[in-house]
Amino acid sequence: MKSNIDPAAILRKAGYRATPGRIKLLEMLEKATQPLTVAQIHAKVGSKELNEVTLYRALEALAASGIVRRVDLQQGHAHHYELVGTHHHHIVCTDCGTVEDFSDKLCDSVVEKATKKSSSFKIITSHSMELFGVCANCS
Amino acid sequence: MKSNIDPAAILRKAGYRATPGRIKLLEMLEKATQPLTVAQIHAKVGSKELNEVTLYRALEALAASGIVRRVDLQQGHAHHYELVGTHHHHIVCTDCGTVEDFSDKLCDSVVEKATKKSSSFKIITSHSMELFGVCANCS
DNA sequence: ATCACTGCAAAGTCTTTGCAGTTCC
DNA sequence: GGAACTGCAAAGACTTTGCAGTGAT
Repeated sequence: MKSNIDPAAILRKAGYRATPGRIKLLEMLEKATQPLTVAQIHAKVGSKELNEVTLYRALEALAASGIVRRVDLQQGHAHHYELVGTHHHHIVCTDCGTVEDFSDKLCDSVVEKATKKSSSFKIITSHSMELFGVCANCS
Repeated sequence: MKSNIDPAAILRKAGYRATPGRIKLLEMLEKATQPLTVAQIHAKVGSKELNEVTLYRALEALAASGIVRRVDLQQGHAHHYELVGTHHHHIVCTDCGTVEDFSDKLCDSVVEKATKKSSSFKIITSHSMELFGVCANCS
């Protein structure tokens, strides 16, 4: 299965420069099957290819542009990152940390309904939703 | 409006000791209208009444017992805490940080549907859902 | 009396910042 | 050439741990 995205194009479209490190980062995130921490990304890309500090800066920029998303899987304090568009919501095993995706249209209707009810919010730009439970292996 | 909860009873029921600090913490959280960070709680309770380290330990214990919940409002890296039972989900202004509550039964049906679809999760113990947008004041 | 809880100090983890040098457009 | 990006070193923010003393039951 070949790549579905063009990292360099994505970067340039968002006003960034297509540097080797950022391209590798996006290629890596595309292959990832679940959200990864900075440490995990750093280990996978290789510390020589992409410095940790640079990685933080890249993720910050990409998150601000809506290219990647920061998710909180409640595991320790490190945040996890994923490519926007590939995954949506997650079910996390509170024992072993296994992550499973779920994408549900119903979510949108919750957002819509909440927006209508809200007294001071008319526009909702994003939302987070994660489920926590115990997976088959752990129970 | 008088208090609806009995902090000492809650603590003892969960197997903890009803110490002045933890009682003050729960009283404070009950009055809170939105999730608070450790720093905010510490400031409100008073640093002489409750040491910061002790506060971390209390919150950790209470979160493990399901008395308080840790939520990620995506503001910096500090977590926010709230009493379970008083609030459910939040709409957060990405500009000023204002928090509005929303509680929607629809959420439960999303959880239920996702559980049915899941291949390896049969039991979901908890979930998080927060919306992000721009409030009336900021737009 | 016992065991949970507390406070201090210290360390640990995760993330950001300053600055000089490098690279992409 | 110039602005964006990088890497190093250092600092900063947030959280946890060890240990001796205190307090709730």
